[in-house]
Amino acid sequence: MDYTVDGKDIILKQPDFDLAQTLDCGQAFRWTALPDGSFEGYYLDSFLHISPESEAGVFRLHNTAERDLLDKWYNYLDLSTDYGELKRRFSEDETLAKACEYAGGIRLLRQDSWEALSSFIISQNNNIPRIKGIIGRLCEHWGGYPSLEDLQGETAESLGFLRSGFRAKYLVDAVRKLSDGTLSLEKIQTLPIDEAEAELRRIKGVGAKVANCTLLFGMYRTEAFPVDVWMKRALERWYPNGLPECVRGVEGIAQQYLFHYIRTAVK
DNA sequence: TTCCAGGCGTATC
DNA sequence: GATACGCATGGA
Repeated sequence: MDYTVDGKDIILKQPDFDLAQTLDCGQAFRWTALPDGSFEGYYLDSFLHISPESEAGVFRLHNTAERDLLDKWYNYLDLSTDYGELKRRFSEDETLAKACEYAGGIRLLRQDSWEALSSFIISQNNNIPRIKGIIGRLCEHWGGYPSLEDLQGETAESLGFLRSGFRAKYLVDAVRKLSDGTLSLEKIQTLPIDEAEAELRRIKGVGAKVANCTLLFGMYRTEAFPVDVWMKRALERWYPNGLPECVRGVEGIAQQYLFHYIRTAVK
């Protein structure tokens, strides 16, 4: 990692990183684009305002202590991973080569497991602006993203203010099973991928897609491969006989490039 | 107005 | 095991 401290800010040199492609691509829902091209948002309770500097691949983390970069953002922004190397691997495949060329600044965020699980429960059969709206009301109500403890005792009725529709009862079931010891996210993190998915699917409203999003975005299980309506189209169109070998072990990261590519570049 | 959205539970065969 | 349908809400 290459950075310098500039007063209260940190200047970060980071190739293979684009703010919009990473923070506004449907993997996280608590980032806001500002008119000047910067973004502000949260990891757990930590706030970050980050903006691009004039020089490509250089970013300013506003009012950020060096300790916070090392303890939080280094991990969250997955700065230990060499995406240049990943993209070289992916480029063995013709379609992935185009997808990586099209949006080379995508990174996988290492999000909190509970936030990812609950966010993707809310995401089902829903569009990204409305997902952000529901999560915005959730965070506004609790003064930050609510923990499992915060949500104890909530019911589908008491969560009506979220206007999350039929998903509220799924959130309630997730809170209950994670609070009464039926399930443990800490334990699920350590399980083989198939068992981890099966455990998550014991929650009502958690199927293959939401489980894989939780594993990928909330537990950094890069082999998890969420298939939504967009990825179904991508698979039918480009990979009718399965994924190429070059993505093995990091299918989920390849998925991010393909998702963004088919959703925004291909008509 | 109708269609659709980073799906899933349930009924039915 | 596969397939069809309903589900809350609101933006396009």
